[in-house]
Amino acid sequence: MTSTGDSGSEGAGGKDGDRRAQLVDAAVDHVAAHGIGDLSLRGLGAAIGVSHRMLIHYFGSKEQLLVEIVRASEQRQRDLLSRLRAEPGVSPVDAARLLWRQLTDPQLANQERLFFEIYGQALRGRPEAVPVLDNLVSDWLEPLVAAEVTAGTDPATAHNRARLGLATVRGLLLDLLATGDREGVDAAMEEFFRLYYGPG
Amino acid sequence: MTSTGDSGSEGAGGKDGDRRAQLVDAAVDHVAAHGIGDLSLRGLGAAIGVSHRMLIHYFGSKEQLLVEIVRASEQRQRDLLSRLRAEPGVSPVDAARLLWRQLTDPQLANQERLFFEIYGQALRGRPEAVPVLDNLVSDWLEPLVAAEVTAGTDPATAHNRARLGLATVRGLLLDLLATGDREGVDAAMEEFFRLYYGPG
DNA sequence: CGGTACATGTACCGTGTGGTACATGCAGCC
DNA sequence: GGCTGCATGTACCACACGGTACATGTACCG
Repeated sequence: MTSTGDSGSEGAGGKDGDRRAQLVDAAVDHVAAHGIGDLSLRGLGAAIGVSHRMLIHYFGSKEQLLVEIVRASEQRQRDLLSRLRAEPGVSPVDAARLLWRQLTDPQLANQERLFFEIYGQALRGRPEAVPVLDNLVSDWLEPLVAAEVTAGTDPATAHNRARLGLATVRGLLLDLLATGDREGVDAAMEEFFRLYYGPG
Repeated sequence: MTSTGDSGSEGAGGKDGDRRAQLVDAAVDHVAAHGIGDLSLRGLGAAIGVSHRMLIHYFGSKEQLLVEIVRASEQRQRDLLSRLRAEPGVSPVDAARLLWRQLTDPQLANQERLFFEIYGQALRGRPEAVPVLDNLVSDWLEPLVAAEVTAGTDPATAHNRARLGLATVRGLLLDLLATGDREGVDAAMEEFFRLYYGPG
């Protein structure tokens, strides 16, 4: 902080804001593939073609970089959600099936793994991950409750049902990632649909 | 490996097997409180009153120590499960409620957090955690399926129902740990019971 | 051309790590 | 007593890490 002054973090939109965003994007890719646990500035820098000095330059510290990585990867999840909401004219069951199929797309596996890794580290108290805990449930609950209500459920039970559905999806996702048993997990999910939406 | 020879790992039951077990037990306690992520031999040693040299002495390497810690903490989970199965003469719903209440006992929160942290790191590929993935689902599925079958469900759907129940519990546990909203999560669980066992 | 500001690289530093070498204590046994 | 074997501690090593100091480019502006 004495002589050079290193621009550091500067909101968004500066001429090097692009570079920052680009670096963070590459970092999220790398982290989705290799995890957040043993991340080092040197390793990351080498992987995305930049010296570790540059990462410090643009992000100030490893922690701040991690914060942005976590935030960005969260944003990707949210993008997925909003993409799913824009699907009108299908029955709730089919919408849910569609959602489930998208979530279990093998191409997303790395992203899901990262999600649960960050979740775990946040639960353990890793500072740069902790803030996500606030939104981890509520962000998803909100649209799910809305969907339930528009489907005719009364608001009180709609909340419970939404919360239950979210938990079940996450639990079965954990199962799928651990066992890889797509068929078995899908069958369990179908059972849930039967209980949830009634047979048929 | 050249001169001293350091007894290292020796199955079980040697006269220092006790010391090993005692160290691993203390280590699990420490890890349940502080997590597995930033564990260092020095920090752990200081916490449980032993020099980091001793940990190497008894376990050979940090990785092997971690393996035993993970295994032991898994064993604790399994102990909980078997304690729960020895509860005859109660209806399935009430047994499930009992199980749920025990799992959500705040005293167990640290252990649960550790569970999900290890789960997350195993998904990410941390070598000493990966082996748990095999049993993470099947170990619980087996008794749950048995319970379903003795309750009269046909084996095929019993498997699906058990898998679904396990996932739901884990998903709601994740929710609870993240939000701390005991009331809301309990309500969602009650909703699940209603769907699962029928109203009543 | 000169100069100012920024992007990037290289070299370095202090620290904490896992692991090793070696010394010391302490028990049992001849 | 003296020896042998194990438990424990102290001191050390090499290494990788995050972070810093400083130099070098490189573009734009006068």
